[in-house]
Amino acid sequence: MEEGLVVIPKATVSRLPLYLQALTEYDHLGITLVSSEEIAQKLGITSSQLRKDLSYFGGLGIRGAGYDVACLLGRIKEILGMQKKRRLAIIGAGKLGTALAGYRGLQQHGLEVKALFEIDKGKIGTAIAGVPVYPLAELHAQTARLGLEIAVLTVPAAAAQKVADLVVEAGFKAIWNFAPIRLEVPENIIVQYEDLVAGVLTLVHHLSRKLG
Amino acid sequence: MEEGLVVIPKATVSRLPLYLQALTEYDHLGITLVSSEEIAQKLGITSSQLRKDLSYFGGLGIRGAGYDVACLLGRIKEILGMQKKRRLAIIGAGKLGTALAGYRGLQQHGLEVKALFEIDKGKIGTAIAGVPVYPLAELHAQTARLGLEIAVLTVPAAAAQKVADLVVEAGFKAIWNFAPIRLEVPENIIVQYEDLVAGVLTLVHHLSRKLG
DNA sequence: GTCTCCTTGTGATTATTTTCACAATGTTAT
DNA sequence: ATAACATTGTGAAAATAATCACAAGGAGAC
Ligand SMILES: NC(=O)c1ccc[n+]([C@@H]2O[C@H](COP(=O)([O-])OP(=O)(O)OC[C@H]3O[C@@H](n4cnc5c(N)ncnc54)[C@H](O)[C@@H]3O)[C@@H](O)[C@H]2O)c1
Ligand SMILES: NC(=O)c1ccc[n+]([C@@H]2O[C@H](COP(=O)([O-])OP(=O)(O)OC[C@H]3O[C@@H](n4cnc5c(N)ncnc54)[C@H](O)[C@@H]3O)[C@@H](O)[C@H]2O)c1
Repeated sequence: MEEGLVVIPKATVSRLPLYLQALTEYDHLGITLVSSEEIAQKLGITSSQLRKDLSYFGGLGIRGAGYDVACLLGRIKEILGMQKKRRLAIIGAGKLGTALAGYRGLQQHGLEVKALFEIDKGKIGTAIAGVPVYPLAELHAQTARLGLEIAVLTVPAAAAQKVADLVVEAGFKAIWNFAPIRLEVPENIIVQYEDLVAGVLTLVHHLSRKLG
Repeated sequence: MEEGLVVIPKATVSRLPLYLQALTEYDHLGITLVSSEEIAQKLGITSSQLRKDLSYFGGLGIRGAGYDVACLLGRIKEILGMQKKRRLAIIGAGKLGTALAGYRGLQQHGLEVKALFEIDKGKIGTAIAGVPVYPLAELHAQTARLGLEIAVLTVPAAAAQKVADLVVEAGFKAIWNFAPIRLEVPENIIVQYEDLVAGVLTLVHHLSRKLG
């Protein structure tokens, strides 16, 4: 069960944030031991799926008892790469960018919003939720100075590709993209698409299946 | 190939919003015919996957030529249930709720934000992006009056379950939940979880795999 | 310490999804 | 009309994921 040799299924990785969520809640409630059945019930999955997923990371549980919440929480954070803090910049201080800048959930997961970038002169020089707003022209300079790694794209779709090009050039390693458009970037840049419309359309699809 | 008899794979349905995105872009550019290869390239998937997906809905393409953009767009909208307009309410007029209330992407997909609900007296009675803010106590009455179907939950996690209970009681049919918590609701209520933290943690995971 | 009970960890099985490869069938040029 | 060509639609094969069922092992009672 040497990790590194074992290939961890993509489907398993995609569920880790879910497990993190449930375990964080147990932790806050002061619960120190939970069974796979309990977690599974809370999350609406099967307990065998949870156990199988966790088994890829070695024997984390205690047979006959369950899983130690603190221990499992730590291990999942480690696997997700959350030990190291990451610095983000938000490009586009509009409605969504502003909301994200003030979102405490990011900070709580080791993600520090260090800068906002804008082209609107009215916003440049101000601070939003304590985060300074820089002109887009300073992207390159500030990226190096602040050690920025992840760019959050909350600019209009029409500007997104051009901004993505600038972001890549500035030295960012990853993009979290909220604009409803696919980006063309070099292979070595990680892109995570956050398509809120896709989410609600999935819901609409289920709704119309049921009700017409 | 009678639809209704054929079971459409979940994985296929989950990709339809993606196809919608690409086709909408082609449509705006005035392109009327595209090959599976072109679409696939833009989206970073294989052309055979696209063709297989579309094949579940019958012969939509033109052999030797490609797919008619307008025709395919219409069919996908139909399958996703977008012909019928849906009325939404946003519960929690905070940072995220405000951003969503003013998001034009919803309107563009037939989703009408008709109301915001709040407990903060300072916000009640005002309008945000043209949407009136009602007291949470009026949830039941306004749901019936306005014909609300989908509740968007943008309240703090601690309040989310209680609000979900109220939303169910008020007669909503579906919940689009942004609070980082799993909800307990009756079987017949559709819940779509929008976990932004999960998205960015997936990105962080990839990042730390690559860079450590 | 032994016995009973409980829950994990996992090989085997089944289901789902993706990829492959090519026949079918349309377009376009002449 | 016919030939040359392009692209779809789809069975079959391969890969991936989920579920099952139970042996293994640890906890707790006495
Ligand atoms: N508002 C939402 O709730 C929401 C939800 C999902 C997705 N989105 C997407 O997020 C993006 C932003 O949406 P929004 O509602 O916040 O729009 P917005 O108009 O409120 O904000 C966009 C901001 O980007 C700035 N901007 C424009 N071009 C720029 C550039 N080249 N460089 C830097 N800044 C630039 C504008 O000045 C503006 O402040 C859009 O692509 C939208 O589709 C928004
Ligand atoms: N801000 C973001 O970018 C962001 C991103 C992802 C997820 N979220 C989640 O969305 C939710 C809202 O986040 P936010 O940043 O907008 O918080 P916020 O504090 O800005 O807004 C919450 C709003 O809900 C209202 N509220 C509280 N209890 C209520 C109740 N019982 N009924 C109706 N309204 C009530 C508050 O008065 C406030 O206006 C949280 O669960 C958060 O985790 C936020």
